[in-house]
Amino acid sequence: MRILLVEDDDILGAAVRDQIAADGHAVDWFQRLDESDDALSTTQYDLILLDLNLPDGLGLTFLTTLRRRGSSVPVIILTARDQLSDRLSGLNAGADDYLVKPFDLSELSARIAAVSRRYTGNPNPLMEFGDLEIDIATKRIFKQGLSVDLTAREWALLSCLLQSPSATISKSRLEDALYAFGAEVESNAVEVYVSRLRKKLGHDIIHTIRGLGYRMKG
Amino acid sequence: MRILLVEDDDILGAAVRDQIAADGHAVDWFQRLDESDDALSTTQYDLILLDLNLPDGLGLTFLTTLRRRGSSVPVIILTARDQLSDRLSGLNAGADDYLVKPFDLSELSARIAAVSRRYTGNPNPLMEFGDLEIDIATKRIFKQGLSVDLTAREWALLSCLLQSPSATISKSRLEDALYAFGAEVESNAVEVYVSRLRKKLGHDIIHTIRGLGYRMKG
DNA sequence: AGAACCCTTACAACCACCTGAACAATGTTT
DNA sequence: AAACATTGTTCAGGTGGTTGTAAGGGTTCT
Repeated sequence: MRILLVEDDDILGAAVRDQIAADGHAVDWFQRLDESDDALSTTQYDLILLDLNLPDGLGLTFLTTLRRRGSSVPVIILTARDQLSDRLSGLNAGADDYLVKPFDLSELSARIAAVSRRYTGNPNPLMEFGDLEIDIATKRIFKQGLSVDLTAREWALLSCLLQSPSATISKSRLEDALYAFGAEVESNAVEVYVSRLRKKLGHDIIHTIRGLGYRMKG
Repeated sequence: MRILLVEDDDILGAAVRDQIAADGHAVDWFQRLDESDDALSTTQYDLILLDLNLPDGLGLTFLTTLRRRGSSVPVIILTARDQLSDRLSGLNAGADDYLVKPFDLSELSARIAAVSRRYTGNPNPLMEFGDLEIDIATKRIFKQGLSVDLTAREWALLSCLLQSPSATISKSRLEDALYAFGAEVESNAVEVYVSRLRKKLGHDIIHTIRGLGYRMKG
């Protein structure tokens, strides 16, 4: 999943970015809105984390124009403002969620998961594929009841496939899930990780569609 | 919109019910879970407001089983518990949002609106041709419910036909869909791929208009 | 009948993919 | 600090599905 982070606080921004990356998502971090505005017009994001602590309430107007343009990308607002009126105006402007600083990073992860669950139309945090049980929330996998450990990259690729389990995911999209967007690499990294996942999870879980991409079994 | 409210507090429940009704939604208010459980099996709700302040954490297990059954109805948790661990377990169990008591009724309205906005975004449009179901977004095809895999070229040709299903597409245009811009081909490639598609999808799906091109059935 | 168009099958060459293994980078223990 | 363990990345050989082409037969129109 590709996430846009708009946050002008160095320390908080870095912490959030690292947390998101640890969850296996690709992050683009902008500290200013004009940058992000440009990026938005050319790039497609799956989720936007928007800091409202910006001069002149630029964050809100940005969100408003975004919605006015017809974008339906999920937006979670991050802000220090705890006033009810702030929350209301944020939600009414088209935000999907509202998180008040200081917040816990694990709650951010959970809310990102909740919003993107809804977005991708897969609300179930517990999934089954044959003899596999996958708990997306706690990142635990059981094969025939036995716990299976994945590395960070392996999980990043798998969770990208799980976002829409019945869809065919192109290789380039999986590449974006592995490497923060824009890091173009000429390699067969995706194939290698698919191979390693199959070794751990079973050879019939991930289905290859030659020339188009991969998708989950079923 | 029909909303299920599970709340055992008389005063709060009444207030919430009135607020929702004032927003123009239909509300069913249950104070106990066994009732709501029965109601759920027979009735379809568009949104669930779930109070977690119930003995033995029944609210959470209810949510978990709801999700495990495959239900994707949006759920907003209402609770007095402000602990991070509570919020995490709620969100991880499949809740869409989490509201801590005491909350303002106007914020509840805003969050209901935010969640249902996301929910009503209709998912992938399915196209039907006889016993065929085609999901363009996920690039999946089902023939009599069974998944059919296409190769890259086959899909390229089919999706070109699907772009204007009722139009007759010329052979040269289909050729352009198969081979990126200007690549000269001296063969009957289009005919071959039409034949291969018919073999996989059925012989009456793609209609031949002699001398003009091809078109989807119907 | 002849011509133009279309359908299907077959086949060799190619290319996407798989996988083992080596190497680099990073983290951890002694 | 050195040795070790884990993870991430790259490379190369092998495999089989995909693909372009051609050939032969069928159908429709003049």
